[in-house]
Amino acid sequence: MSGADLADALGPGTAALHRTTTAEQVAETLRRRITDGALPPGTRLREEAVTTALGVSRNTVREAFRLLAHQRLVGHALHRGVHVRTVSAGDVRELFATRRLVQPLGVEAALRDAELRERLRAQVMAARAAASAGDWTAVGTANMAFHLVMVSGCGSVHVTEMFEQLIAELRLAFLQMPDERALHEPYVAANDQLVELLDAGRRTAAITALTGYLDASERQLLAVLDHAPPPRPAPPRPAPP
Amino acid sequence: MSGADLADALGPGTAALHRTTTAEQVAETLRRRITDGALPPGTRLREEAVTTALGVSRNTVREAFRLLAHQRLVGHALHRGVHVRTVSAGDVRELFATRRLVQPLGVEAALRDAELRERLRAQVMAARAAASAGDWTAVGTANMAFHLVMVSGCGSVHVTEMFEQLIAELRLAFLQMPDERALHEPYVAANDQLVELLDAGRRTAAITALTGYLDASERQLLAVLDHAPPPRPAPPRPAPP
DNA sequence: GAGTACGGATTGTTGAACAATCCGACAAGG
DNA sequence: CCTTGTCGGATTGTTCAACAATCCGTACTC
Repeated sequence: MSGADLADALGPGTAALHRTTTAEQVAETLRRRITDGALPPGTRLREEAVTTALGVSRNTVREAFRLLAHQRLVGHALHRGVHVRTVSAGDVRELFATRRLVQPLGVEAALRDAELRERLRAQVMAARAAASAGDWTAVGTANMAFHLVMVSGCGSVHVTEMFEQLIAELRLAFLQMPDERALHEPYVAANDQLVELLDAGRRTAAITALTGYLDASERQLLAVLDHAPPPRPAPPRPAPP
Repeated sequence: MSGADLADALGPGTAALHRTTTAEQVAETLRRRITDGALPPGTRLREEAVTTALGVSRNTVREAFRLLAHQRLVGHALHRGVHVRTVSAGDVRELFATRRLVQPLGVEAALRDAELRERLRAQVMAARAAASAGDWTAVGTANMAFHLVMVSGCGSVHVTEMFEQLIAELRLAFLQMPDERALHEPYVAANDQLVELLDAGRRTAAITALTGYLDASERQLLAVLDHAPPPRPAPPRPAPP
């Protein structure tokens, strides 16, 4: 078997077995802790704390911080360290302005591509399953996946990547909300209905429905964030001796 | 004057005076060298070389590399170092697929916003000036700025940032082309004509013109890149003693 | 000529050190 | 009371030196 054939047989992804730097691994664990909610927005991340907690060197932790900052999961201030980002009302407005611009492109793709609509239905099913299990965080994840699948259908890796990042930011906003159920449950049926409109080829109705959902979701977030202005990032210091 | 008033008067941006880490400065100088063409695509960047050339530590250089990798100006392979990215024909197709999706959003914005059209005209003037000076690189820069201004008009920082990165990537592709003049000169008049269509409110004609320009530009790039397959990144080693 | 082992070169990671900066506290002054 | 200046601990920014892991060209074997 030639080398090329072997590579074909193994397929992509096999090559990248453990091919990650430790900095990336550190970033990955921190990312999970953040999206879990274990490290809520505003939490300060001291280099030394992460160093001792994960048993890696400080330089590696700093590289991991860079990676997370690049994904906007943490903010970085010179000589002031990194902290889990808090999403402001203004940020939410930016996020939804972008969604209103970009997501119609996904609608166009879904109108053309039946196989894409099939994958959308799969996400609706996943959301429904999570909802009947009462796992509202999973419902939110499935709902976001629904929109991501739709946007990725437009066939631009750049747009898809941007939207992935946007969703990560949005998830941070979700973490700052009190009632997860009210935040995610309504959109399971909404997404289902959207797929039906897409299947029926009702372009205008689909766009209208989508923007309606976006408006509603934005309102929900702003209702909380506008009345709870930027919480001072004031983590308590250890008591002096 | 109250504290709040003072903050208003100073405004945002004043706080960030010289607040940059040295890693960011290193990244900035490398970025300039790359977009200048001083470091052509494919050039390998050894850590030690940059360390001694710029007089900073290796860790700092590595942080700078991360920043550049994040902007896709350099590629990073594990244990294989960093090299200035070479843009393949496939990459160009991706870039233009995205442009065809996103730039119509900018057209809509320009149709609505007269002040935006004014800024577009300014970019056309700049391109014209550079053209009469024979500075084709500057013409290319102004042309790219034209499109960036248009896209930024749609009011999404996410989309604008994505497009900025896209343009940086496109500039890398330009560096791999032989005839800069043929690459940039035609689009000065084209952009001028596009602004006229926008001023006249001829939406459909503007979109058609824009996509036509995109098609032409993509063809030019692919004509070269398709016939000059990925140059093996094989920088000569220093002769062994 | 295909496959394989060696060795230099480069990157990945660590640990310690020092300078620069931030932050809170405390005192002085209006 | 509020503002202003100063001090000291804590944290970050940066450098340096070292070692392990990996890549790559070369030479060697068959």
